[in-house]
Amino acid sequence: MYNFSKIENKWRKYWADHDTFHTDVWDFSKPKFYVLDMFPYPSGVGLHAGHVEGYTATDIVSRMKRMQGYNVLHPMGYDSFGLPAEQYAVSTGNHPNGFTQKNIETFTNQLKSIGFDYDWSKTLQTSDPKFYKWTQWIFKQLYLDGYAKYVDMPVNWCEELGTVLSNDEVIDGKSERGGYPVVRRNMKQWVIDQAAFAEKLLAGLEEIDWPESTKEMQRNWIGKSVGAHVVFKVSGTDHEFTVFTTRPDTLFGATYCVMSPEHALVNEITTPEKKAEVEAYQKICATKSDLERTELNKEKTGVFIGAYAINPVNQQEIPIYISDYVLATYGTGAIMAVPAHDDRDYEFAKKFDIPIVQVLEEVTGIPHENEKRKNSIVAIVYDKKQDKYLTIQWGQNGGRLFVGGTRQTGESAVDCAIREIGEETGYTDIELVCEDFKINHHYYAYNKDVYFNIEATPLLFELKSDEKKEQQLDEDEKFAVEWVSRECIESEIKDELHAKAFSYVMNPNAMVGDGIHIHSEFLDGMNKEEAIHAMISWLEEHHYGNKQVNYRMREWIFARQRYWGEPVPVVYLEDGKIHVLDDDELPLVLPELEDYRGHGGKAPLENAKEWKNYSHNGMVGVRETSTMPGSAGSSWYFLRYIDPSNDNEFANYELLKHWMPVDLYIGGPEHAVGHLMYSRIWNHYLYDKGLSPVKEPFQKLVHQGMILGANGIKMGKRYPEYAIDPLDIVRDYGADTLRLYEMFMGPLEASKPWSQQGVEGAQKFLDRIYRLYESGKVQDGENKNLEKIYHQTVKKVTEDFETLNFNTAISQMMIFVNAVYKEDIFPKEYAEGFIKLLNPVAPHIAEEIWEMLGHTGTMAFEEWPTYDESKIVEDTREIAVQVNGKVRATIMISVDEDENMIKEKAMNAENVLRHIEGKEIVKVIVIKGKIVNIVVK
RNA sequence: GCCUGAGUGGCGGAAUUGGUAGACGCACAGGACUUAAAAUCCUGCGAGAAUCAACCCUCGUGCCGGUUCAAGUCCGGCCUUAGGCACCA
Repeated sequence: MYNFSKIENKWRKYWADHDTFHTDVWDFSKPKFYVLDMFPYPSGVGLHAGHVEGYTATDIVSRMKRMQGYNVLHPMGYDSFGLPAEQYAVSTGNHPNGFTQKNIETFTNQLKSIGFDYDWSKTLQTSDPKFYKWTQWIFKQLYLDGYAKYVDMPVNWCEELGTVLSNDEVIDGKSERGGYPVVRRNMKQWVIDQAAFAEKLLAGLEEIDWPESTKEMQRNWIGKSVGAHVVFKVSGTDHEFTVFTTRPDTLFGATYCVMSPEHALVNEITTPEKKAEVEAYQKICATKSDLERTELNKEKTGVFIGAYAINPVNQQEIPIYISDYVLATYGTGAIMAVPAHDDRDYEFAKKFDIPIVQVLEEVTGIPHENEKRKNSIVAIVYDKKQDKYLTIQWGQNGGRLFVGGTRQTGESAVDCAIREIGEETGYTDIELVCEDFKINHHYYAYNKDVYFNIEATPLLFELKSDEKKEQQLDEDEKFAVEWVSRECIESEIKDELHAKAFSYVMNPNAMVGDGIHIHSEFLDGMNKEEAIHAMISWLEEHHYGNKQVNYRMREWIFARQRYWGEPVPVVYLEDGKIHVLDDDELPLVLPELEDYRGHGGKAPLENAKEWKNYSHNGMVGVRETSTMPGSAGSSWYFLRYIDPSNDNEFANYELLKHWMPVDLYIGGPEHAVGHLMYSRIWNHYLYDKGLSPVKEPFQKLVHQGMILGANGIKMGKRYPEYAIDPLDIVRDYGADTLRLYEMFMGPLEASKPWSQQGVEGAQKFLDRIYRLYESGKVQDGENKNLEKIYHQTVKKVTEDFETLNFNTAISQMMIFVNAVYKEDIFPKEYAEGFIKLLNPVAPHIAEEIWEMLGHTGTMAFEEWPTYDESKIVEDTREIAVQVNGKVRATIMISVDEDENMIKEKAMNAENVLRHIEGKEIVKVIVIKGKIVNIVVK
């Protein structure tokens, strides 16, 4: 009888008593394997089902690798600084550490009850002064090397939380925690210049085995864009300003400039008569929170400041506006606006009625030698009353088209369109709705035997009345004038130019794609890429600008007005200088407080009057009272696990060199840009300094999916009634069942709903295994019937564990057990091999069965089973025979069977004969070992 | 709007990367064991037409189209959904 609780208690005790999973990090005799879980914040709620999923995955790999002869490092610790403990301290007046330690104890006991093979002698807590001494020390190095800076800058300020937040802690203008409004405010801040690492971070992504989606998110977060700086002079003044653009090729199309309302030059160049208006607008923007700014996204706002800029390429004077669609914090805080080729500028120009100048034409059709050039139009007429469009049906001579025609010398596109509509259809009472961007089209005219390259203007008219005049048609023009629906146009108008013209006028917006340049002097005829290079050269040559790279990534604000975090080890001296603490002053320990609240937006540490005042070696000053953000400790903890009790350095370099990088890192996708970016930054920094041996800390990263409630809804705060407490499952079904079930639910990375019946199924499987080993079928000897499936199982399970496809590995184990149930003899060799395969998933029952098989002690270091490929290869095989792609029969073939023999067999299979009878055999396709397909007519 | 994934029976999910769709599990149904139930073991289980029954036939991987001897898998266009980004010039 499978008594899970007895077995599990027994083996948990055994592992603890024998220090089974202690890792000797100095043992370099075996290959190393460092497998890591993202360490949890020890919340009062304790372990949830999602933790168990990720931790079981690493546990399986860890246990398998150990059996495969690796020296495995699989540690666990706690990210123990954080808001809940602080809130507890605020409301009770007790030190947050007590609360934290209690939660950590609960967490540790829960983790142990699930049987994870962590080496608890290497655990760590980020809130432990022994640990944060080194967090402070690394910060100090960042400061000394100029990466950590104290600067005045706009920050995300949350009044309710009384602290500054980083960009990733702000969601839609609200705080990530609590959802309180966040406003922008200027403050002196400690920041880390992460953009300095941007290129290294981008390059590093190429070398690591991470989910592509996570890499992509990081790339977007870094937000590299290559472009140019362009200098504009302000007309009639000595002032000039620089803009950043990724599209210097469109400079000839710049029809205005925009500065952010905060731009330093605005107040100097605004004309006196515009002053009041400009200041009013600036005021509105300054008081807007981020939330309001995003809400106001839909409608562009702005003010003309009265000044003009001079476009360096053509000396044209263009107006300067201010608008909050230009951000002060990105680029230079000023832009050149090219409404024809930028969506935002287009929108703004439409609203403020600013000229739109096209300098790039989309190209359609295929170019040819000796083309004749001409200008033409595509005129679309819309009749609102019947919701139909005017088309011309040319039948064989071109299908359905809109009205088209060639512009005569001196004739405008609109005039040409009106003329052509009148001549071809007779309609005269029409009104122009829009004239869209020109298209550069190549085509061949069959009737004239000429290749054309035309510049075609799409126009949209609305029909006002049915008023008509006589059509004026040439002899050869035979067509029908038809009003058709939009659907009809979309399916019947095949001509590339006309279809494109229709989509242009139906959805008028900026032309942002590639094409060829026009009205751009030395750029004319070039495509986007060529023109960008040409323009940058021109700018550099004429000293009007240069190539420039910008990053969206901002400075990482590295201070919070909170108590429960690492104190920033810095003192402001009386002479105004900044003193970073000497090494022997570290750790700078958090003082006990009477009151853990911050008052009036000030940090709680302001309450520590004595602690705050600094006097040392003749220096007098006050300490920084803000603390580091939550992500500080987690940005390097993976290095500390390797040498967690070292008091002389954060970790011994020789050990780091042996153990880094982390071979497998598993954790939730919510850390894709936060923790995983910060860790890479710190590690890159330490690498540059020669303190970390590898550039990239996490060689392979996998995100576990979310475990949903049984109804498919996210568990957690909103629906506590659907929450599953994994400890209940351990109590009622056992830890092995919990582990097995969570691994069998589906792919590790997918979100999956919980199923109580599924848990019972998992337990049934373990029970079935247990009974099998009790049954007496396990005997010395052989059973040929099981040979193939045993070797298949070893192969499949080994490979699937390696690639983290646990669900299919377990499925294979079930298939194997089902097969053994049909046999009378279960050879001991297979019985032992199989239990080794089971061990990583369900270690307690595996250890117990291992003992039942006559062994003493743990199986944790037993050798992982091997398989013999030759035993897996089948000598005969069933393959399908298809007739015209449909399976009609299966035949047995031997591996080395001759192709003609296979054909012969296939053609004579009973059901195949029925399907090919009386038909002509076109061909027979034989794919060795896979399939036969007979094609008949 | 943009960038990533995903969409397969009643359900969770398989499918060697283009080669017998639905492995394995759950649920359900039938049978065996039992005085009986539970547990266990065995069998069946995508939909449909037809048949005493078996073979067999048609349809079927979100939708429409394409490539191919062959498409869940590749290509084009949509729809739905999850996550991320969102005036970044």
